[in-house]
Amino acid sequence: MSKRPDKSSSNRLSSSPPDELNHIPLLKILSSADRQRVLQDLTEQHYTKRDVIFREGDPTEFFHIVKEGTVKCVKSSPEGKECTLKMLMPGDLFCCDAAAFEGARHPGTAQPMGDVSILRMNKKSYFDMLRRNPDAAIEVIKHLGNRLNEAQEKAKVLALDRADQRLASLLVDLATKNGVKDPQGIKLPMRLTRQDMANMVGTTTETAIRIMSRFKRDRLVSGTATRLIIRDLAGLKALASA
Amino acid sequence: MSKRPDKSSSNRLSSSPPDELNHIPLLKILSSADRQRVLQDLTEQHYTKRDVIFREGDPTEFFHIVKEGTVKCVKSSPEGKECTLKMLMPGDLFCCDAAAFEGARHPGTAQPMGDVSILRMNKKSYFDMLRRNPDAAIEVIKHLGNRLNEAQEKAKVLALDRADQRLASLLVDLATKNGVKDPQGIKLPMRLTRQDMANMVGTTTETAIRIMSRFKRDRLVSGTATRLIIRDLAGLKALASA
DNA sequence: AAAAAAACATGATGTAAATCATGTTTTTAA
DNA sequence: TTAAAAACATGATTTACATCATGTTTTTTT
Repeated sequence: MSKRPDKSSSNRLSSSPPDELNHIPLLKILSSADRQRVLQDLTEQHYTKRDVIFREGDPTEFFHIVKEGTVKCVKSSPEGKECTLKMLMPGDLFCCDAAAFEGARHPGTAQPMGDVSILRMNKKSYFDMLRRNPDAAIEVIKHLGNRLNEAQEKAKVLALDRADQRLASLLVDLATKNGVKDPQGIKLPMRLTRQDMANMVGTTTETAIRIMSRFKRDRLVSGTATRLIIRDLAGLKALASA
Repeated sequence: MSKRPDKSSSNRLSSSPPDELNHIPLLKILSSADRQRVLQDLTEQHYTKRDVIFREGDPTEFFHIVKEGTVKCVKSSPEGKECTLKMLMPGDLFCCDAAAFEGARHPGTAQPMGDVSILRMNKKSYFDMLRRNPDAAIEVIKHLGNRLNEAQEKAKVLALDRADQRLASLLVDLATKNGVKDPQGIKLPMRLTRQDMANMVGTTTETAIRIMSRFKRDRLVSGTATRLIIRDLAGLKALASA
């Protein structure tokens, strides 16, 4: 399924396998009756690398859940520099808050890293669900709390650490949260260029390349964008907080 | 009242003027019956500059609201460097999320900038309140969403901007959100040293001093820690995004 | 399979900001 | 009110990193 990600196609979810949706913590905690109701309001969208899900400054209309693939949250400066704030993975919620404000606008752009499926729901249905279901609201609070901690940890790293430490932190983070086991070490599950990494740690592509070359020489990592492998997680951790 | 901030004193709130608490958005939306109930569970704490409210790594026990004064959220690195993530002002909630996790620990230290009063409530009472009151939960979601946006905006600024731009952004932010009118311009309502500023924008004290001297020369600001005045907000805004 | 476009690589040079250093002024505490 | 401690100030030196530049390899597209 989902083998047709042409140009942002959308599907009704009403009678899709509920199995797939059990990976999503927020949906798991609903009563099965309420889950049925929620499924009525959710639609599935497909996007490719070239699409944008929404752009910085757009009015907020929907609450979103990543079903499949990776989505990056990006902000850009007037001079055209970009900064990637967060990689969203399956199960992650987004715009669970911005939607809370009347006339709110998206603070950043959401862009797929490849082919992705997104579940979404309009504001009204979303808030109705939260009001019916206090445990769902608390689940969202939990999720937002996590995101806030991550964002603050990221700010700390940006404020205090050198570029190589920031990059090491990033790799440790991605490996820990999203890495999959591999004979050679830990494989990162998304295509990630040096440029992507640079945008995530606030440095230039050239610097990211130089640092990654050093990491490669020191057997901390191997491979490039298409197949990036963490070979020495402990080594990277040591570097990150040294 | 609250003229006795010796060593973290605490008071019952049960029969205190409910007027004072109407500044706090979260409490305002409760039904008056439920507000009474919540007041039973809230206690007021007093702290001074020298105290810490809680320390990074401490287990989370309470949900907090700033009633009076300013509280800073700080993280520190193994080498002793410090980074101030956020200034909390009256009405701000904190630990509205960390408390959500069993065995959670505080991701940062909370420290008063002077004499402060804090309202607090234990985890259980807090979550009971949220479960009884979906609108309160949504208010917390709103608040967390705001905090997340701020944190991400801060990360962006740290990642992309020069030190003088970061400092200008900080001053614009503080002036806009917390500044009070003054014959000379906009006065910042808390004592704020060059060192404090440096910790907030990820630079050194010396650099913050040099930049502030330049801002002073250019008539963008005047005064020092005890009485810091923004004289040309537009000028600072221009610098922040230049 | 060939052409085009990204991604990766590495050197040379410039610069923002850290670090070290020393002195003055202001604030806080005894 | 005087001593001690922060806070503010400014110069000299070093350094991490950006910028510019040019070339190779890999990936994507036609």
